[in-house]
Amino acid sequence: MIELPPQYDPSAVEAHSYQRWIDNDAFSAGRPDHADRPAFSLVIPPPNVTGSLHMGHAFEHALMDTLTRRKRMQGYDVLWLPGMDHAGIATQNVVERELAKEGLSRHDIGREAFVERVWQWKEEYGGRILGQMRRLGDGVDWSRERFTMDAGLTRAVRTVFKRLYDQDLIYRAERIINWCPRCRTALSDIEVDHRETEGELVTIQYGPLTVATTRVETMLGDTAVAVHPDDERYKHLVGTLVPLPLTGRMIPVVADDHVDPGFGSGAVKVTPAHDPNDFEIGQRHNLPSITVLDESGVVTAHGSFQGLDRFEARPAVVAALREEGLIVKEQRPYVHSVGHCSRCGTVVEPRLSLQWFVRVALLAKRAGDAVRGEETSFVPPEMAARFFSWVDNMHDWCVSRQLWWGHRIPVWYGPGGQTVVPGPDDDPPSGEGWRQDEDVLDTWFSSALWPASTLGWPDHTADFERFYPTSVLITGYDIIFFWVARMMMFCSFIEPEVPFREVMVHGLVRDARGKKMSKSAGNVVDPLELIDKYGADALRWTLARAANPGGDVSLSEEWVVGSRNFVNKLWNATRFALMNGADPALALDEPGLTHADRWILARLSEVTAEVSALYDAFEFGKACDALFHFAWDELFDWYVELAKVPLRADPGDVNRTRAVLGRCLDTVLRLLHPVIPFVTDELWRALNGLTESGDTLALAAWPADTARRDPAAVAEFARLSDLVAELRRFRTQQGIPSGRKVAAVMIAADPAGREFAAAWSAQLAPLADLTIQPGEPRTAAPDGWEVLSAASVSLALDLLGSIDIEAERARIQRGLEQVAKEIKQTAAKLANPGFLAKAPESVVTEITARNAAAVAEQDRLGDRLKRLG
RNA sequence: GGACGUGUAGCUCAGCUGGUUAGAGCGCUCGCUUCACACGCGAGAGGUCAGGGGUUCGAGUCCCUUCACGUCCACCA
Repeated sequence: MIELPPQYDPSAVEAHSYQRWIDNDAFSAGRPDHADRPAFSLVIPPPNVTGSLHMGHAFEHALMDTLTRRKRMQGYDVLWLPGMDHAGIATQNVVERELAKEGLSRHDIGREAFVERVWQWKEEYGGRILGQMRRLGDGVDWSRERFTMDAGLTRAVRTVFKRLYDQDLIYRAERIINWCPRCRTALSDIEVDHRETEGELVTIQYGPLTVATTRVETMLGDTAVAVHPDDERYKHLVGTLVPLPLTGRMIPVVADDHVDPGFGSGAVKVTPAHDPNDFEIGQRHNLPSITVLDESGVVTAHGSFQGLDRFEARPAVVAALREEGLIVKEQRPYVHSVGHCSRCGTVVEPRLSLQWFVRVALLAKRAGDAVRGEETSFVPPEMAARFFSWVDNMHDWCVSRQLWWGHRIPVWYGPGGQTVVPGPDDDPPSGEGWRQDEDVLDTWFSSALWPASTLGWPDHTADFERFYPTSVLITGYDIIFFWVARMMMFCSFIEPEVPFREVMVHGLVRDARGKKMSKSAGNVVDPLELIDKYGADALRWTLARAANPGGDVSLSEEWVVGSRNFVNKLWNATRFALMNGADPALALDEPGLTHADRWILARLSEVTAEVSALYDAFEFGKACDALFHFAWDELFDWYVELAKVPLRADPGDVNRTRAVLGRCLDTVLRLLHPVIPFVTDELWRALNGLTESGDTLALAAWPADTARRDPAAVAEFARLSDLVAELRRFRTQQGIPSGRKVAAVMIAADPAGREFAAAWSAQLAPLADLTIQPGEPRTAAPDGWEVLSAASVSLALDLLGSIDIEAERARIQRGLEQVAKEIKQTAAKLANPGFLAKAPESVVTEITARNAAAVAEQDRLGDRLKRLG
């Protein structure tokens, strides 16, 4: 046995605990000696290499670790696969900023050197993330760590690209895409954040028509004006030409259904090169597209405007139009929704350009069908709606990015205009005039393959066969669109099976007032700081206890303090048990068990069953709550206090109690281990005398005893705790100092009560700080004695003099009022024919019993009031 | 403009298919250094379950409506 200090010090335990797990191979999946175990797998949502883990990661990892640790204890061959995402645009931006500090741009050093630089960055910061995962206690299989730019994953990307290309599911086309003029790359629809922004709405005269726009500078690229075909006001103008101001050009008036005749003047300027709707209109009417902004958002032509940034050009064009008297109206400010780059916040410019697109219709249909057909289910089920709203309405996915960091598009163009997509193992075409596409793929392209590619796909490796499809995916609702939907699309395209059976969706971590954590709000909390201060277990417990399926969690340091206190309580309760020789290895002396023993063992069994069911349902918060109350209230506050008597009695009592306490604590530590692995492992090893060995709770079995029921013992205990509560209340309200012993007689009026009194009288005394004397059955308490309970067992106290009569009378009065209310309520129900006719039998029985109890209580209180005089 | 969600104790949240006196953690008040723990022990205060209407013998729980807040989606010039 080892000496435990009176306070738990996480820093003294955590580092070597983690190392012990590693040394024990606790997290290794697919071990030959585990071949007969069922497989359970999940992949980590790969964090971006750009940063460090934030509180959202800590939360998500706590859930994943809790789930996998429990499955491991249940006897599964568990794979939790770790890894990171290359995070194309995000990482490139970060490294570009680093370069900028040296006064360099990526163009100064060139593509090859730049990519080399990003790899260096990845080595440095990726390592930091892995260290943070160890601090959190993540039980991942380090031997299977993956990165989205690994050779194997690159091969998977090229394989799927080739397949998509061969089946005409990926194509290159000139389309309007979201363009970030700062990142100078295309973005997919969901990489654009729409925000309400103050701008201006300017109405301009185009010959006989007026048109309105919020982006005046784009008028330089107008190639038509559109009106609705049924709009009587303009029917006569369709097919005619109107002058385009400032340019000297004449543009046609076309009729198109897209135009809303009720909005503004009912006439719309058409700029096919700079607006998605206008592009569509242009396609329908064979209009030319005139690009007037370059890739940085600078005006490319048109005399005096040339070289102006779009935001400089805007007022300049307005001024020029005003000078010509062609401004009809200027509305400023005009609040409307404007797209911003989700990476850098720059206003996105719709822009015509040549890009690669995934044709999503068939893929998205298959993804939606898989969820509708319950091949994959969402927890909670409401979250599937988010998924459907995306896959059912998806536009083709622009997958090319004008970046350097990422999977380069595996397409080669020949001197004669050929396009070749070689297979992953084929040599690309070489020779004069051949060149590879300059662009890279959207970072989500490789993430979409993650559950398959990390297991060896396209090869059907042993890992793939054993662990695909993965069992569960745990992720936040904010990336269902980005990631979950795309994994479903790609993985169920490349394999007959969906990538995961269940998707457990969690919420966001918010601050103590429920506000989203953000750098700008200054309310972000660093998980590592909290771990340094309170330990990883305290942080994990705080997060897990607040986790309801799909729900956000609030976090503040105060909550973590509370968790630290719970961990410390656990520590001290185990210290107490060890000091008193508690030992899980001692056999239970079933016939010798006391009421208290039978009660706590029955509760232990119930809680084991309850907690198991809650974990199965991903109800981590409720599982923690059940464990918290069982451990602290029932086991530590009640049973441990009750145990102090037998632990100081004869050897038989001592041994029996040591066995029960040892078993309870051992089980509770097992049940808690998935959430708070460090402290439970340390205590469990001490409790089981394993301090010299390398054994660990991480490899111990999940408790299986869920069948022990003992309603009689549970009811007995409830009676005891009621009695004690009443005695304590009496003492407090009478102001009796804790040092002062009060003599009491336990009176039992019937045989059942006598049995109860015999069983509990010795236990009761220390709990209520009483001196208990055995009592003879009486019908009433003697004069000067106070009867405190109306149960078949009563306690009479010898108050030894002073008692505050007025206070006691007031207390009884209050009690009478409450009881009267209760009687009124229950009697009303019982007098109600509708209630008696329609309420279930059990409810009627209950109300009847409550009514009877209340009436008896009323009598008793009345008696006491009389006796007080 | 659509859609979804939320509104329960001072704060953050539980309350399943309607049926005990609506719960927890933290905070607050009072009393305790009781030999595992003051990161503790004991006793308390605090809620007309956002407002209104309806269904029902009975509603925090179901329906309608108003108000407030939140999130996601959206090509309205």
